Amino acid sequence: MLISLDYRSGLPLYLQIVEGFKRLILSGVIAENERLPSVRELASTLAINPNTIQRAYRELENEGFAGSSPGKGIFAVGSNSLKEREAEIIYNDIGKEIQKLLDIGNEFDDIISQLNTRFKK
Amino acid sequence: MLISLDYRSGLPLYLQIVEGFKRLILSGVIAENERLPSVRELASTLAINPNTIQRAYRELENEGFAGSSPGKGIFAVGSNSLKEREAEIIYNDIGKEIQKLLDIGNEFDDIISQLNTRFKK
Amino acid sequence: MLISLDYRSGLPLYLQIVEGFKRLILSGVIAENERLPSVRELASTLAINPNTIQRAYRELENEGFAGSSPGKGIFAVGSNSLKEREAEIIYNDIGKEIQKLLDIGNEFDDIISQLNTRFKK
Amino acid sequence: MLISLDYRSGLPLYLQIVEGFKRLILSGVIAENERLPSVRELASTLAINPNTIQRAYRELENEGFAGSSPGKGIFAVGSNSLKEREAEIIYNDIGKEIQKLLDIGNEFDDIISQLNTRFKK
DNA sequence: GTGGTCTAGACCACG
DNA sequence: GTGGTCTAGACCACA
Repeated sequence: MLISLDYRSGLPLYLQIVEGFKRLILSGVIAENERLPSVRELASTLAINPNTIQRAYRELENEGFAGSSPGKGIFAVGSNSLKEREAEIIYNDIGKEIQKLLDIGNEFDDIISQLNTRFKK
Repeated sequence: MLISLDYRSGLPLYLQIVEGFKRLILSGVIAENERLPSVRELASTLAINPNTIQRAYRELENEGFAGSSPGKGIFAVGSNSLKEREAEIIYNDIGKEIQKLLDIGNEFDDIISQLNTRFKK
Repeated sequence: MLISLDYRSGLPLYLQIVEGFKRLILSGVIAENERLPSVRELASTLAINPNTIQRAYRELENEGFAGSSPGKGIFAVGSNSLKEREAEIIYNDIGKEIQKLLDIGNEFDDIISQLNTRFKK
Repeated sequence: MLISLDYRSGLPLYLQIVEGFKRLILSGVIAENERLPSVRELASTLAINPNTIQRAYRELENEGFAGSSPGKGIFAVGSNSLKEREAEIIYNDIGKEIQKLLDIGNEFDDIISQLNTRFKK
């Protein structure tokens, strides 16, 4: 199963599905122009309401990760055009977190060295 | 006014209040053992229901930012004991964001240099 | 009825509900990922206000005994992951009680033998 | 200062005072028939309302830890007669905690050996 | 239907 | 006066 749901996460199911497909598309697991599972098929395998899948797909379209062709299905957009925009969003989020660390008295250089220590493989 | 509310942010009012006091306590604007505004007083100045304030204060207690004495008031915990724990939470959040960047093909060193370029004053 | 209320105990109703569900989850009566009664349903069967149930469920979430999915319900966390943490809390409480006994002049070994006499089946 | 108050503990101030004197009396720091500080004196040193002291002293009398002589003051009862009763209460509390540990699957002998490991000096 | 937030107003114990 | 609990009822997003 490519998408997993957590009923206890607090995150709405449709957003969990959206996040799952975003990751699959951005990482290339789902290739450009590849067809996503049909609404009914995915609803069945995930054992949830088709409306929820429908809503997730609508969101993926709105965010530009997929495009639908009525009667034919919904298809993934190529990842290259999306990666840059997604990275921009993430850097923005990290900026907010760094600001919080600065607010409570940390130095920027110390933060960077902490990140190196903690997350560099 | 120490706390400001944004009715259009989507963030629940009680969480906006929690976040506001967290910042005030962590930054030392509210000193250790200083009394927070009373439930009714803050409800009045913010023009919202006392229950919403109550809920925010309860959340601050749960997260260890304040402690209450029924009949006396609610009092701030010292910021020093809280800063380290808070920083840990923030670093953890940044770690997740960095992981997303790595997942879409960025190199760790490039991420760090981006952070330096974007956020170093 | 899984949960019973005592209106004369002095313990707030929402905490009685929390304690009740904690015991049911820790003892495995409520299995992992099992759905708890809906807020409105439980409010109806216990004949109390839905807000009180809501508050109890929120507390269960805060303490890690359950997690919710808006629109779906609230679901129990597995007991195995909780038992160890819960035991730690209880041992800590017992430690405080033992300290009181030591303070009033009892010997540790005498305390242990008292416990054996009183509580060993 | 023999009695210390914590405005953030959630425990009512009058009970904190009661607990403080109980410990002082049980441990013998306050001797039999020793006079407790006057209401006004203690209220002044603790910087709290005299009514709160009054209430604490009433509670100490009710629980048999002190006796008042109108116009003369309030005096500690001898600790020997109290220790046994207090120990009984504490053993009862520990019994409840042990029951919780049994309920979540621990063996009695394991609990005892845990207590030995954790709390034996 | 579900959980989550907010308001309004009552009542309680504590100080 | 203070914080804490509970009820009643409304409205929202989610499934």
